[in-house]
Amino acid sequence: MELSERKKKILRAVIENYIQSAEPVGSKTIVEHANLDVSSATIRNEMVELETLGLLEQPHTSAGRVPSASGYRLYVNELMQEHRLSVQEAQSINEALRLKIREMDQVMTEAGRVISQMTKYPTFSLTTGNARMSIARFDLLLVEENAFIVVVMTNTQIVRTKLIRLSATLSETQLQILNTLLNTSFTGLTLDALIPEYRRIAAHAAGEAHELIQLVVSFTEEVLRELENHVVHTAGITNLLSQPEFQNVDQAEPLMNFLSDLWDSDQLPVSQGEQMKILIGPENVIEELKNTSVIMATYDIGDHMQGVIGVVGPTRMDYAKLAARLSYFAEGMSRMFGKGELPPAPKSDQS
Amino acid sequence: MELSERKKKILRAVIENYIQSAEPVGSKTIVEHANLDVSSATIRNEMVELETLGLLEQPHTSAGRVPSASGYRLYVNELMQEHRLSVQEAQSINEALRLKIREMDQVMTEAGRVISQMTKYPTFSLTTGNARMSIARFDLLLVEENAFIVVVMTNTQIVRTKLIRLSATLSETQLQILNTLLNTSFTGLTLDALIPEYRRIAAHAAGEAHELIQLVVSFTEEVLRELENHVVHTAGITNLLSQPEFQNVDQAEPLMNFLSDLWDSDQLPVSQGEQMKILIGPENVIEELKNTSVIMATYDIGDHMQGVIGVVGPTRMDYAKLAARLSYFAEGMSRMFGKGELPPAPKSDQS
DNA sequence: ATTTAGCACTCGAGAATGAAGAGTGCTAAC
DNA sequence: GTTAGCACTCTTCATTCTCGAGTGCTAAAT
Repeated sequence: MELSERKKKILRAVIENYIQSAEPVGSKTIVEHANLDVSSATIRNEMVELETLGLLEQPHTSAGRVPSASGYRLYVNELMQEHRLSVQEAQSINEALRLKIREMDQVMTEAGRVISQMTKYPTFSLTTGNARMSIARFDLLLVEENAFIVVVMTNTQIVRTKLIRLSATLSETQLQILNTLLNTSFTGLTLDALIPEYRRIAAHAAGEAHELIQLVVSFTEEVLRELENHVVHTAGITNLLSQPEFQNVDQAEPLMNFLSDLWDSDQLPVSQGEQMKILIGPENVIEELKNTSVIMATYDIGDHMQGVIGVVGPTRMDYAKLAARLSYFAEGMSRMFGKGELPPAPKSDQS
Repeated sequence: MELSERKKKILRAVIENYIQSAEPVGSKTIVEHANLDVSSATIRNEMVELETLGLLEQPHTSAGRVPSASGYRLYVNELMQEHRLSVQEAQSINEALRLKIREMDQVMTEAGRVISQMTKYPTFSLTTGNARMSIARFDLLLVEENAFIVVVMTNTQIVRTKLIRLSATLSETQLQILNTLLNTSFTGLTLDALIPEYRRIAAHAAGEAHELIQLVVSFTEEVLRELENHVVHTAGITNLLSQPEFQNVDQAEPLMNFLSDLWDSDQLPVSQGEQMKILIGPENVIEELKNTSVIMATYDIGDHMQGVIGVVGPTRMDYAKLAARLSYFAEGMSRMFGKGELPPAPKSDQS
């Protein structure tokens, strides 16, 4: 059943008022706010119907109305007007995209901070879908006769290093041989392929080399695993406390703990394919999020990876504004790191 | 003036009770708890005197007594009994010290997490006094004809990398020359000396090399600056919410925000030289911490650096237990990373 | 000179009460 | 279909009251 134009207008007015005030909205407020030329009594009649449709709720008889989860859902799907970013907002996001870019990882972390600061909600960010991440190259650097640095670079040009110390000593030549071996045997391999290949090689290797290879490979495995595990970054968790719905510590604590302990995307209902996903209240599967809404934007990084950035807040969120900010950021990211030539060219401007 | 033995016993009983219960302690409770063979009336008389001495306080007439800041101070200085760690606690800390050790940085971060989890208080950790940190070596690795990786290692064996992209192309030979130049000219330099030396070199360099050197040097500067800036890590901030004194959001919020935004040790009264420092309530200079206590332990890292780890909580904290945990950790760190041969040998066990 | 029992007193926490006000639902008239 | 009017409901806030814990003081006991 399609809602009448007036009902829609009323629903929208209720939601937009409630987003601002965080307090139940009464019929009188609607009359003033939405420019409908009817009396409050008429609004009341309409509101009763909206309530029976499950779009509005009454906290108790004789309080104003509050949007229900499906009310928000309808608003998000149909009623929401696109929000235009202010110049300032766009600039902040641009800064985050440009500044401090050493690795993609950092852009994401930085972006989380900026967006969280802008919105006053906690943000999370992660990469996903990079099951096909592989090793592009190894470099081994001799530091002392019994210590060397491994530099591992992935096909997505993320670089990780580790200092490895040995009980035995090591010559430059030995290290070079090892280096060549690693680069010929292990480059291009994904996490799945890494260990079998290691086993194959190990069978042939002499005792000493064996140990060395093992050390490097296990570090490599660790790196790939870390990157594949979609490490989740969060920012601005304490912002929750400034929201009226979390003035009560009992409400805020479980959610804040949940967010602090986020580390794996398995804990988040990350969307596959959709560019923008909004989960309202009980639509969330995760217990801790059932009283909150989650808005997240997905963007491409190269051909096989995706990034996700999202915010968590009370169901009473300014969906329009948040969606605009997130998608602006996501578009920027897609432009910079998007499909095609992978990786992008993070201009190494000196900061 | 020296306190009578009995007064000391009473003071300690009040404090230890209050640490546990978070509620004002009455004379009757003391009679039961401390085994003094006197009546509650006597205790009351004594408590009046302790109050005039400023060691106890009364929230209001006819409530129990609460320790004052100087009461805690006296307790910490004289009355506190050394706390022995449980085997389990010692093990957790040992794990943190052993596990996941790639760089010292990570040990600290990990330690913060563990201790915060153990104590249910927020922790912070940072390094300090490393003004003499210098560059030990550079390595440049050609990735493509217009991109290379800089690997910078400090004298404390912290490694940082950056991928640098160029508009111009670059040959392996060119890179090697640059590499040699960097290593001969810039190794051993501290932050102060870096830029002057760069200026000196730059004057002589040809146009193209000039730009390259500049890119690497500015990255190096960034690294040194980051490390010298004593970046502060925090963990477990949300733990505050489980403490009764922070059940009220108004109390918790400013402190949590302060802790989240910690990034520079200038904001913390880091002790120089002292191994263990306890700041009780108003002893803190920082406004946000005036209602809290800070306990921190310092340990040596090599010859010129120190690490600090601390916890923040209500003045009602189990100082004995916390101090024990922190100093146990600090001792472990000193043993691993302490003075003398720098850096230590983080055994690169495969995890 | 200390210690103790006894008792009146103080003060906060929490329950009970009541008035004010916001907002509704219903009815009857437009 | 819309509106004015009005009784009704329910929360909020302030006020009041009671209860009990814990004190401080005094006078007696050691």
